[in-house]
Amino acid sequence: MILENGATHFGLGMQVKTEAGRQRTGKLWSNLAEVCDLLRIPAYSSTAYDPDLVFQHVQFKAGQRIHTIGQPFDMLYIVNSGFLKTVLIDELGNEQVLSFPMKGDMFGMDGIHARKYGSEAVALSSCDIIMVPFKVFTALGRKQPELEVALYGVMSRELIREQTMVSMLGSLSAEARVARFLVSLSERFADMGYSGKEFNLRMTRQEIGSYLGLTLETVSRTLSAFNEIGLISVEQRAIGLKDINALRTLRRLPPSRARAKQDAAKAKKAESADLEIAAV
Amino acid sequence: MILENGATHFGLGMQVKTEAGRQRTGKLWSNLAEVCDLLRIPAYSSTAYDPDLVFQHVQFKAGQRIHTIGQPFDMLYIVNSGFLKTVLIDELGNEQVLSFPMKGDMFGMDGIHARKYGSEAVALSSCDIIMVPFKVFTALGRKQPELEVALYGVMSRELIREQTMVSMLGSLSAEARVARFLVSLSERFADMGYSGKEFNLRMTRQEIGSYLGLTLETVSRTLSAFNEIGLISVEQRAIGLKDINALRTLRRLPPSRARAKQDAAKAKKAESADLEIAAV
DNA sequence: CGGCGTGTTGACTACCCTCAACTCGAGTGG
DNA sequence: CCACTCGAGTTGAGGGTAGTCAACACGCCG
Repeated sequence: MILENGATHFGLGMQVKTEAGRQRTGKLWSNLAEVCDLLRIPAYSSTAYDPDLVFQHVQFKAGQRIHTIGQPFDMLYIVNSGFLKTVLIDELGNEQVLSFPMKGDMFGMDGIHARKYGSEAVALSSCDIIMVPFKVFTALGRKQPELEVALYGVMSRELIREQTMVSMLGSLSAEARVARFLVSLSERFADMGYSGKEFNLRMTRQEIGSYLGLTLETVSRTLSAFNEIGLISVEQRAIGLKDINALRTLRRLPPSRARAKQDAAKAKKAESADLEIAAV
Repeated sequence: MILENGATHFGLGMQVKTEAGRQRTGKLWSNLAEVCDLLRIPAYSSTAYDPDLVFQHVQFKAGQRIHTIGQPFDMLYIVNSGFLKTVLIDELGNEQVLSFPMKGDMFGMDGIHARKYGSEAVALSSCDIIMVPFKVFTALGRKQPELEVALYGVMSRELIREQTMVSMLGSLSAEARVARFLVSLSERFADMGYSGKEFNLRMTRQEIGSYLGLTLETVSRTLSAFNEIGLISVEQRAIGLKDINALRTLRRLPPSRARAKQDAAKAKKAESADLEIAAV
């Protein structure tokens, strides 16, 4: 065990107090091989590793905060199961959703630079989170070079994910954003061994909207439109993908019922115009 | 020198061939202390370091590419002087500007994960770039733990920067985005020892627009509006900030000349409405 | 039961995009 | 020297996308 305060991390069922002030019961430990597997680090040489090096799990219930903005940084977190969101709070108290971590994702990395977390992580469901003290994290990389590269790779993957988000927010229509969001969720569920075609959203329309730079109404309307066209089925949070390829390449909603509405509106405007002309 | 192919990195004025296919002349080398200073790594213990460990500089002229998307990853880059942009190219060939690296910034980190660069870096002016082979980078961290933390910190800083961008793109008005962009440029120029009040933009309206998720026309109009209100002065690429605090906190443009136009439009609409009613 | 959070849908509006014309300056070549 | 092109930038007119405001339905829980 590399932890300085290793003693406090042993013992089944002990109480763990987090900075968020809640008490939870720790239940499981993972070894290095399990953690690497979880992080999708492929070439992990199964050479002898320290059997005493174990990583603590902590359970969170929906609504609980894993860390908050400004809290001193010392841990990185890896999702073993469950769903979360990470959010930024702006000067007016508005939430901006940054990501929806799920199984295999690491979060908390934005705290490294300033030694304070730059965002807040909240459980959207019951979660099992592996906590990795940053010092252990770096010590690992020092001992096993190929692991170090993999750890940089995890951060790099996160950078790419955010670049993709920036690109989406900067250039895609609301429909395309929602479509890609569904596809991306589908792929992540499929990776986790669940169905990529039928799944339940774990987040509200509000949270999806914040994540995609849209209002909750626009998200709701877009899902309804996809439903009418037959691209998906929606019923509250239950989603069924009917045509993933169409969603994958969608840029603008094809003319449809919505089009009819617009035409009607145009007709009305034309009518008004006629009336104006008539009046003059 | 830690490089395997170290020999090719010695000799003043030798020719260096980059993957982009251009030939340039290397001129300078930096030691570790200089590089750390450039990266704003504060607590660099000046304990004995390898005097043979030097980092190669390469010069680029405006328009030249430092790396392209998909190119095999092996180097990280640090800007010693000059201005660049990094861009993503989408499936239709459209550019999405991701960042404007300048003195002290590192780029290329998005290549670590897939061992291929995920974006393209282009010089906007003459540039002096320090090239750090990724292997040297990781080897450094292994030898000097406090340096390793700093290196993770550099990546963490980049993560935070992109989170901030996502938040901006998701929630701010066009005016607020442009205002914050100017403030952020101002602060970076001030950090570099230049004037934070008067500076020249190194990028086109198009590039600013892409970066901010706006069209070039909106950027141009917004700058003109700021100019009319007296927040800034603009003449082509020359910018003068007159009221930085107003720019920093701006959320929506205050009523002005533009407001007058809107009122006029409203009046016209009301007039039309009257006509419609009269007609009916 | 009533309150609350979530989600849907409608009507209206405003912000920003699109398309277009024009200016300006740099570079080129007759 | 001037005409020409080309890219960058400015400005205007008009329209569409998505935001705002509002009403309503539904499920959950005290």
